Amino acid sequence: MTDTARSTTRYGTRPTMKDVAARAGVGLKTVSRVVNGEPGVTPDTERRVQEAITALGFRRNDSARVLRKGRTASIGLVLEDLADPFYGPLNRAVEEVARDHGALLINGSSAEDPAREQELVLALCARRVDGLVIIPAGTDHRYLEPEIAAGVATVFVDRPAGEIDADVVLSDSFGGARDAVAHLIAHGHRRIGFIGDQPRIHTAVERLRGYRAAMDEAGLPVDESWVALGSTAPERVRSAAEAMLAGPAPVTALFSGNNRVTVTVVRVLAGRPRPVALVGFDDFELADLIDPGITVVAQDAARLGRTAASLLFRRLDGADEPPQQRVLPTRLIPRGSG
Amino acid sequence: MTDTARSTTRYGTRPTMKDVAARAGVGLKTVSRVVNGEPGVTPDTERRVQEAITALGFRRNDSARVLRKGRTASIGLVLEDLADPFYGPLNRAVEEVARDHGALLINGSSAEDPAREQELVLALCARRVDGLVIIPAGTDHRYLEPEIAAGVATVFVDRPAGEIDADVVLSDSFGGARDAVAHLIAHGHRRIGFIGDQPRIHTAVERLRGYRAAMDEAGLPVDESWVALGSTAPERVRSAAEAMLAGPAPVTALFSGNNRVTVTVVRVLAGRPRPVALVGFDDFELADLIDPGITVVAQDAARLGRTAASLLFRRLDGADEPPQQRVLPTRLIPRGSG
DNA sequence: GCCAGAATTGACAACGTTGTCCAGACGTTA
DNA sequence: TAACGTCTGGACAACGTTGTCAATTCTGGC
Repeated sequence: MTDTARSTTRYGTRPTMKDVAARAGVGLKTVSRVVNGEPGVTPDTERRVQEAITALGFRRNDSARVLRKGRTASIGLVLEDLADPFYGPLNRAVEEVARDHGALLINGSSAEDPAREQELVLALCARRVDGLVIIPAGTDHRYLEPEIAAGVATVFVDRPAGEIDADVVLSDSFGGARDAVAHLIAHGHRRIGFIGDQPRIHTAVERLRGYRAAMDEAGLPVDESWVALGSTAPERVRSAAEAMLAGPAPVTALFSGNNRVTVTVVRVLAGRPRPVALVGFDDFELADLIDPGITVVAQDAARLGRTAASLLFRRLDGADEPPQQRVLPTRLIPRGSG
Repeated sequence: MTDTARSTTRYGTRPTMKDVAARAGVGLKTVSRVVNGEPGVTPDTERRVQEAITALGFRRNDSARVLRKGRTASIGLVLEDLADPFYGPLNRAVEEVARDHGALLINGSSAEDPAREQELVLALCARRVDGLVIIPAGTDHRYLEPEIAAGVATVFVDRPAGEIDADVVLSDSFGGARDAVAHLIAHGHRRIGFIGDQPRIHTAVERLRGYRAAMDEAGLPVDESWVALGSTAPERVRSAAEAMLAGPAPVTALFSGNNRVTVTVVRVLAGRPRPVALVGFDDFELADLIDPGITVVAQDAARLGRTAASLLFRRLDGADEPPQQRVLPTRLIPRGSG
């Protein structure tokens, strides 16, 4: 009744190749050959081994295999938040490419915290992933130097690596932002606000730069109260938007720096009588069904992921080129809100 | 120039504990002790070892560690589609619980294909994950029996396991669907259509059952042309919806069986002059901003994930209870479209 | 019936780590 | 000074697999 044997025996020991070999009455290596589909095994022997395998429920231990072979056939993906819909298609695209190459995907969220990013990345390296796709949270990635030197293929996505030379795949944040703001200007707006992410995030800075460039090209002044970079927490975005929309000379249009900001801004604007134009960076589901449809600058997140993962596997397949920087175009989708 | 040495030397060999030991002038086991923070090392020795570690860029090889220790400190999550926004919060919740337990998360999509699910699950087992969280695509999971017997903790989420006895965490699909349809009936609807997922998917069947129960309880007949189970591909959903809305006695309300269906239905209805009531299973972002706001039956996806992962780690910590089935409540959120 | 050569099979070491166990060094006490 | 205990450090085996290489069996041709 109260004996603890049951809980200690919960874990049956798994059969090994040795067990299979013993049961099938063959040598260890023969089992290995069968398991790996190597040639040089008689059909009869193979059948005996297969029977033993199913009888015992044997499953090869990949940890041991990895130890022996050096490659793990797995790659790591570190992004900011697994729950952010923007990263869903990217995540999936990376997974698909990995799958095509017979690799598994290990992933985790950095929560935009550089320390956590590093912790996660190094944990992945300790697992000896073959490669890494990283959406960086931090700005200094020198901690990766020994890993890269040891052969861990590494590709950064969405934001460049800090302080090291590595492959990067980006969206054209600057160009996209400039297009967005130019679009608003073309529709007659002169006082345009920008609400973006924290200034330590590269894309936020680039989008701000695009905003300023468009204003500048149109000869429009930028009142510094029209620019708000900071957390994308709803409360902050809400108060920033409300501040820009208050006062004697409020902005008549807003450019929001990413999907999270856009969603909050849409909510703020929904409660207002007077129409305010809006263009958002990042497309999102149902943007066309809100009234008016939300005009956006769309990035192709799936393509970002696909490009990054392909680059990664090119490296793993031995490509020996200097680090590349790929910039993917964005696309302005006018829907009415601009 | 054309020598291939460069590409073959791309992968520097990684330093091992032996290398560190040699450099620090200590024994192998002492390095192991330092790396694992075990007691019994003089501060001076520890310092020498640490120096050697940083100098060489040593990182413990977890594959070897796993081989020796038996546990991998990683769990697998198999879901249907990494890009589906419904699974984002679930994915993240599982990751957070894993992180709290010092485990990494390996995940992959089954694409609703039982064969692919099995392939993925067995690959994870070969990696010797400590546990599995599975959103099942298939209906027969007997292939997992040897794994579970060998101690791989396994929890099914969102849908029950097939043909085996295992932990399951579900949302109350039946109750939620019944509430949704009852809500429509309370608003005066008599002809209500249901568009759901494929009938081999458990939740689809349960939601249909809830639909029928609500109609039945209200004494309303169900015309079989009002029920459409099948793929959630937009074209099929669109034609199903249009069929129900055509003819002499069209439905006046629709109940959509999951978020993908809802989104497509919303698009169909947006093109129609006459208002059609709609309640959707699953909440989604911005459902409140569409006009009219979409009434939904919300599941708490994050809680599903948290519950499942907690159950998993309880098992890994030795809990020796019979398999459990947990059913989480759903919540009707009226927003106007109903 | 015998031999060369090919095909099949198995013994053994190695991958990098951790657990076990023992050897020295050092300090304390009688 | 001897006896004893404590603390630190290291030698060695083992985890389960795969690569190497040698041993064994089989085949066909004479």
